[in-house]
Amino acid sequence: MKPRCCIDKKSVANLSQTVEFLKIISEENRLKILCLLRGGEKCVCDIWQYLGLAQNLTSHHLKVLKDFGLVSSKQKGLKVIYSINIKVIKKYSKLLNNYLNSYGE
Amino acid sequence: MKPRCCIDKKSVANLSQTVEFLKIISEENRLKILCLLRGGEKCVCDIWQYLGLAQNLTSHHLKVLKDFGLVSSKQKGLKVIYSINIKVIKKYSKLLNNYLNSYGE
DNA sequence: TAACTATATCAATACTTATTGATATAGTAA
DNA sequence: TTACTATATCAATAAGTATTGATATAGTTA
Repeated sequence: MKPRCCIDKKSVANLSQTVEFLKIISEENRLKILCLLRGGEKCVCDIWQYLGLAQNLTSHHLKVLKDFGLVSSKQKGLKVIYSINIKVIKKYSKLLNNYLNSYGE
Repeated sequence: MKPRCCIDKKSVANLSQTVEFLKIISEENRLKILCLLRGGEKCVCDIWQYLGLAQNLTSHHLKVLKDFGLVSSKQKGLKVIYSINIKVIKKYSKLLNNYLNSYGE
């Protein structure tokens, strides 16, 4: 009756990690950024201009995404190019799917 | 280069819906409740006692989940029994997977 | 009816976090 | 060097929301 997800240490840890991931991507601008980066790497100015955000706000959200490992950055001249970390996203997607899929059976 | 998800009306609407869903489930107690209800329908007192939450707080989170359609409730004597709406969850899972899957392709 | 149990609601507070404005840093070019 | 561009950081504020305490409501049982 009591599902494992709320009992043993590993399950609790997974739930915590999943919630952290969800908090990161449950912000509209951040999800848009991830969405935008799916089309290929972009510099910060491309991102904020395209999304209509303030430059510093964009930097802030990129930092949140980067700190969590969802994106990476590299300097290229004056610009900083951000790209998406597919593997990391897949990892958390998988964790999340433990909570969203496999109902019933 | 510019992904559809940030341009046309339908994509913007999908993103908004997805973010709303994410905000609902990105709260630890709510995700735990969903997790718990996967094991079968439960009354409120079972839920708050099992999760160690205050009764009113549990009611609050259940209301949030219910208002969004993720769970349903029915009265059974003194108790109110909550159950999970698998179809709704699947619907939003699908929406979400548009953002988390199919990278690179 | 009255007393009791289970749940919901309301107001206030606490907490987190998004946003803004100002400024700093780093790279580039003259 | 100075001037310029792109990005990051910091402090302050604003906005949203989780939590708590008190109370109300609904169903049950005596």
